[in-house]
Amino acid sequence: MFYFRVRYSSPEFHPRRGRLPPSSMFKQVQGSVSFPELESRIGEFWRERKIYHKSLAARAGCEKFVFYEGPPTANGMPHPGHCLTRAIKDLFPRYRTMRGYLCERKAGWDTHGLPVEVEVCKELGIHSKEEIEEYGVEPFIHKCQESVWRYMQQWQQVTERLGFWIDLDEAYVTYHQSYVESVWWALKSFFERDLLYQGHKIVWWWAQGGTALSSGEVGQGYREVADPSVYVRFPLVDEPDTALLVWTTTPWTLPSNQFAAVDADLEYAVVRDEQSGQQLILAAALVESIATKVKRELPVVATLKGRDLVGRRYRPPFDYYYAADGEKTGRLTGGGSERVAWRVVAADFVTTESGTGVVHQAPAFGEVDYDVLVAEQARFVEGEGPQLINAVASDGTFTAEALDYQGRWVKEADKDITRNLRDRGLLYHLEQYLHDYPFCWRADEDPLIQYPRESWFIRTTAFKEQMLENNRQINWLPDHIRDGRFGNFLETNVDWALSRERFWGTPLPIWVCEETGRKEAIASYEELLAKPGVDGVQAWESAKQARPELPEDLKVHKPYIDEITYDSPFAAGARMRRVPEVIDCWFDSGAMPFAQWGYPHTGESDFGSQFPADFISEALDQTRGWFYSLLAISTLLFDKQGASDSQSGGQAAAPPALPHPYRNCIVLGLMLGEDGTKMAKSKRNYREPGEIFDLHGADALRWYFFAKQPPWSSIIYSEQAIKESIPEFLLRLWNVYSFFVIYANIDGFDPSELIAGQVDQLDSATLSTAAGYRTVAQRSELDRWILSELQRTAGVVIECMDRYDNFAACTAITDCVDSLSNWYLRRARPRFWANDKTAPEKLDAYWTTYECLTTLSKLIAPFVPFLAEELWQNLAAGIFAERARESVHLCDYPKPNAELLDEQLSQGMSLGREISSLGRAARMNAKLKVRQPLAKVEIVLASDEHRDWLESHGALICEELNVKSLEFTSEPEKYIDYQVQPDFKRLGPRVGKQMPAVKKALGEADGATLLAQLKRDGKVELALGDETVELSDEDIQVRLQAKEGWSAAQGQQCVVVLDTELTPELLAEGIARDLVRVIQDQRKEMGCEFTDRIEVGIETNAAEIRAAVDTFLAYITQETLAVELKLGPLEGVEPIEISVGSERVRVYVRRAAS
RNA sequence: GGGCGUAUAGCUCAGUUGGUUAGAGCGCAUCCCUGAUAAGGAUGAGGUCCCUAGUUCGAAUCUAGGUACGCCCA
Repeated sequence: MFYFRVRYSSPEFHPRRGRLPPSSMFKQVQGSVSFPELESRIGEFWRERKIYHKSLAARAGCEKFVFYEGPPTANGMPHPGHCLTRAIKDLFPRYRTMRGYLCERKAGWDTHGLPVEVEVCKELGIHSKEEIEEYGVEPFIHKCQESVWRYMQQWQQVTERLGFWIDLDEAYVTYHQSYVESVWWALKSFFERDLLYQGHKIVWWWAQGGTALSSGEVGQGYREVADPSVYVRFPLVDEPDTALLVWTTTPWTLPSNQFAAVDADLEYAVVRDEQSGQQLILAAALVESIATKVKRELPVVATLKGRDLVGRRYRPPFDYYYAADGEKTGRLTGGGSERVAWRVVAADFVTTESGTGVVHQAPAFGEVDYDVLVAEQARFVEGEGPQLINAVASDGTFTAEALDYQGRWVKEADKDITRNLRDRGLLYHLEQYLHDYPFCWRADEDPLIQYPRESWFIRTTAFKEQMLENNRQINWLPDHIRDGRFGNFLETNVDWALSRERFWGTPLPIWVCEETGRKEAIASYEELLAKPGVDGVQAWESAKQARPELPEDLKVHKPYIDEITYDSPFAAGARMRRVPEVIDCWFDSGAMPFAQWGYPHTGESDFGSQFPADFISEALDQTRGWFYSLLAISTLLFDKQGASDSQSGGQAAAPPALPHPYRNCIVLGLMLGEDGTKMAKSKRNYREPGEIFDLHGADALRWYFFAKQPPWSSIIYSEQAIKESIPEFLLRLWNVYSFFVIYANIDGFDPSELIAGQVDQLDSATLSTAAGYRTVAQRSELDRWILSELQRTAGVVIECMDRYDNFAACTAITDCVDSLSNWYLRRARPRFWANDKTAPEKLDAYWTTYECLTTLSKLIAPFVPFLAEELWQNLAAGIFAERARESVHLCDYPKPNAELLDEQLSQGMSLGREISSLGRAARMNAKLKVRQPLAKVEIVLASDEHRDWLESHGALICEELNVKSLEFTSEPEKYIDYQVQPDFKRLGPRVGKQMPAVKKALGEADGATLLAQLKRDGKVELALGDETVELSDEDIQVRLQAKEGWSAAQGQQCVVVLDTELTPELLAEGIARDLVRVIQDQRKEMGCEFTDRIEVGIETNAAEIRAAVDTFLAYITQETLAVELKLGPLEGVEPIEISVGSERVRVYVRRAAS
């Protein structure tokens, strides 16, 4: 039988011209779609109809899915990296909403901090703190507050254009009074529980400018310089001829020496310096290199462990402090007493990579040194341990304590100090040392020094175990974050240095008594105003009077808040004044779970129902930022110790269940520019989000984010890849949709006429009430198959999305769309073309496709919300009007219907598709195009599991492969070899080392014989040396290998062999089909209507072609709508020259007179 | 210097508790289809699974060491 197309005969229809019946029910679908244009239309629709708010309203009272927005800062432009974050933040809330949860999405803005100040400084052309003060803190703060909103509009645009549904109107803002007061409340709670304290922090200090630099600023200023490298003797008190050998590159820190540190486990040597007769103690491993440096022998007298040195006392190189306190002792907490300073201590940072293995400790000028001091202080009874020694003033000059150098800039004093040491015989060796050292980025001649500053700390270390336990309960994606980066960070937790000596930030709400120094924390502005004798409110009031447009929120900021004082409760007549600091803005963002509601001053019920978050997501760089600040604040505030403390009030009676404040956290990879380096405007290695939206659309960008990689792998921005997601997915689905709409309109397939009453969200139950709708069981196998695939996909997607795996979910969706487009629709096409508009098979095809498309529209809605909406609007809302849900985003997410799942069918079809594919491969190899019919294919199956199914589907395969018959060969040995292999996974544990022998034996045996034996006896025995191994059917795997000499292709489960013999009949049919194609092409070329009749002339000398035309005359004329076909030229017509086989043929085509 | 991560086809990336023929998309090549048509489809070529050593009957996968890159912290 030939395969004849059934022609569609509607005279009005011409897809290319788009001439359609005037009363089409589905909106006509354009061939070339502009997604950006479509998206802006859909965006407008959402806005007008308030779909987002309706989606929330529809879930009122439902179980909550809590989402927290990590506040971005709006004083920089949004870039593609922000789009990724916002896309992921949109995906899961949308998904959960469709799954029946109520997911409120409150936006937020991070508005405080140094970056804002720097922006303003740039604008004003100033940089130092002094310059800000000169300019005036008040106008400076005003500028900061204005600057915060600089790119607000761009942010709102990007957010909306991306389809990120979030409530921007209700956004929390970190500088707002209610927010600040929530933060104050938390800090007051900490203060009253002794978790907020003042201490020293060693910072990189710009002495000339009188300010600390952030690590980012310090990092910019490193350059290589030569510093003195001095080796100094610290003589032991009880053994003056023996000295510790100590190394430093900062001689100016020696007057402030307090300890010498050694590694307890390291081996130390006592060496004799022959020249002086004195003994030195240094790391044994370094003796040789030091000896080389000083160019003399240093024989080892004795060795000892570092721990043996611990506690030994020495004389520091300068007496400034030692003279008074050298003999001072303090009581230890563990009993007994000890000298407070100038003795050897153990420390784990001591290395033998440089220096001497004995490290000079000046806790004022080094962070690790300072830690040593703190550890030492902890050993003593409070107040009796060592106090910080610091002979340097904050301007970088020596104080009166270092009398000899008083007033001198420390770096400049290095030389004199070195000379002094040499004069007193304490300098053992001096050299120059090249290393990287930081300088101030604003004054590059000024070296920075490490310097202690008073700072406020939060005692996070007291809650380390609780934080670790909390962290263990969080579902991190990827999971290595928990025990890796984040877990390690918590393990090495240090107290949070909270305060900043800056201007634009949440003021630290601590007031100090000017008499006694005693402190109080304040939790709200109201509380402050209620204090006795309060004064200073006028500063704000007069500012507000002068500029009424100033937002009220500024009154809780510097400088106004600093003006407010009140009577001290600690000393009669004394006043309470605020400390000058503001706080780290990370504390602001970490406080958002409660501060976004103004809790506990307001919003108690909101906070109660929106804590903790089910889901948050930010990029990897937030590990030590937001992820930490959220966890730390929540743990300290709400965990057992916190909750049991009733002083601060407002806290929940019982501590919340772990984890809090977030349960699931997707840690996004960083987004790099097109060239694989960090995105930077200056490098132009990325495109502005706005441009991407205009060129490719938001759905394309979203699909690229969701479907191309797991979200935590770092993404190299690729415009090409964004573009590619259009044909790969969006357009493929669009084509199916467009195909359906075109034909449905032609055939007048109007679901809205076929279903009565409410259709709501068009689920299967509703569809089944339609006129002409047959149950799935009644429909063809192909229909049952695609509906089964659809159910399976829905199941997989739900399973993936519930575990936050968008990547795998997208893969499943892509596969489903591929099945629909490239198998279902292709196979079902003839049914769409069928003449009889009421044929049940035809209606089945429509209902099946319709159900697939409407279901897919819901499935893809969280991922590509615009396209999904477009489908829904045209396929459902457009025709049903009020009878269907207004938007796809108001629908429930499709749940798989187990009754429609047909695993057997799915596998059979998969094998059928594989056979078709193998058949095409075999044709390629034999250079036989599909248009050439062949007599038969033979199929060899590895197992008979699906044989029955395949036998009953011979026609399908024949059609796909354009062959006349299909056979399951009775003599497979003719075409193939069997390769028998052990099932390694099964046999591995059983035969172990015998495995290679088993493999060899099976490989060498004759496959066919072995299989026959297995079939007969149910087992085979292999002799391996003296042992035999018995193998059952399941212990082996059979592979088929096509023999040489056949046009065959092999797959996993079967081999397909082509019969390549071409009879004259087959050849003639092939020729006829070739000619039809050429004529059809020419029709199209000439712009023929589908109904136009033509005349055809075929001129050739080849007898077989003339014969083929003769034999298939009816077929050719019918296919091409030719009224006349003659062998010979048509006068006045340009011929098309083609080759058929080795023959030249001229084909003439012209429109027939109507 | 420390911590964490990454390394698989020309490019971007998958790869289940270790199982013996390592996959996808893009690109490339060849071809098919031509009533979804400025679309669509098939097939193919392309691999030292970063290197070295080890564990194992068996390693892309586990271990150790190294190399390169990225991020965070010093």
